Amino acid sequence: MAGRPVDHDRRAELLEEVVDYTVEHGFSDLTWRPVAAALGVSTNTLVHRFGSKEQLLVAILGRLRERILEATGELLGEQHDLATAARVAWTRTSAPERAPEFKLFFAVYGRALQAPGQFAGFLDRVVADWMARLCEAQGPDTDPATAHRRATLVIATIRGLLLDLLATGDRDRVQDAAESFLAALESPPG
Amino acid sequence: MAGRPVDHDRRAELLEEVVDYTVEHGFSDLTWRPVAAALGVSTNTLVHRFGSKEQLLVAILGRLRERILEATGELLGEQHDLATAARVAWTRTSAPERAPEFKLFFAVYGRALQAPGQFAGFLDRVVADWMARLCEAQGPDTDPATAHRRATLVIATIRGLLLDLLATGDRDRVQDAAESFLAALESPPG
DNA sequence: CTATTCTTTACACAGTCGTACCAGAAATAG
DNA sequence: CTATTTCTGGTACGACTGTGTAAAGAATAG
Repeated sequence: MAGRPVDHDRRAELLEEVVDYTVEHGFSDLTWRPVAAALGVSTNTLVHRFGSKEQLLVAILGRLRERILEATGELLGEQHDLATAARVAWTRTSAPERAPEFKLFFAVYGRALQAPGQFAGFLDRVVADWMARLCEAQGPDTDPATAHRRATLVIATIRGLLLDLLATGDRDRVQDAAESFLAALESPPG
Repeated sequence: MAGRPVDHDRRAELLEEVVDYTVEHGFSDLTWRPVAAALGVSTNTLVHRFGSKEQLLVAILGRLRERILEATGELLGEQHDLATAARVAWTRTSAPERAPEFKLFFAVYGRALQAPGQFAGFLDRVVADWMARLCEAQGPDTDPATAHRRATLVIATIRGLLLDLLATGDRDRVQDAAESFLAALESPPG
């Protein structure tokens, strides 16, 4: 009793390439065939690994969220204070080379808002992931309510500024606003 | 030389209903036939008025932007100061009955970020509309650079908080953060 | 080698998409 | 009324969608 062994890593390998493709070509018109052609495999290879179109989309946005967290938020909780964490977060998220990734992020975000049942996992974590890290950065002595309020404001401001930057490309103006926000975070007890 | 007169208002009438439908049913899977069925007309009636699918989408997001501006930003420039204008803007945008409209707004926003050529008009105005009004609210004596910086920050914060609110539904936490932001706007020269 | 299991592919199918075409209804001017 | 133009609906067509089925290729154990 034997047979070819199951390749447990194949799905993850394909997923990386699929996410790359999606970052570049967009999320709204994603279909099996063009993706498969770009990866040099058949459509059924993808279907075999991901099950269905909906499961593919869920896998994509799950991996996208992971990537962004790894690249921009992984070490946020280890910063000494909220202002430093916020500055690190903004510097990383506003880096030009991350723009395509965040455009996809907001495309997914918007779609999830209109299909909350399908993408519930994304909406659950999209704020909570950062909230936990930014609360942690404020230390255990901070009043929880205050910590949550500050963290909420930091997440919102960074994402709002990022929306502006990605839409207008006006980096000077947005960076100027970001600096004033970060400076205000650093100077008073906020 | 005669003939049936051109009905110049028909397109606008249909557009209102189409936007209503889109707010309710989402933007990503919008197709002619279900929309036409919901409006009680044939698909060709819609095609006749809007020309093509792409033109329909452009018309939808244009009208959506107008609606939001009418409902939440029309009088912003007439406020006496930025803090008051920001409070009015937040109160209106965060109203529960506007949630579906803003979910569509962010869905369109995200899609526009990934198809900038197609929706260039949306991206051009999505920040500029509010920027003009929020600068106006700061009066003619404010330094332009400062006015732009503050307006950018207000727009970003409100939209970021709205993203959070729509994703998590945690109104208490978001409103708490919004209050602290608005209070900071009101007390010092910021 | 054979047997077994997994992987990948080619093909087919029903359904939906946007849109072009055409005929009839509706509304005007003369 | 007729002539003319617009509006609307029915139908059709090619392209593309997700997915099911079946066969071929690849990798193991004995």
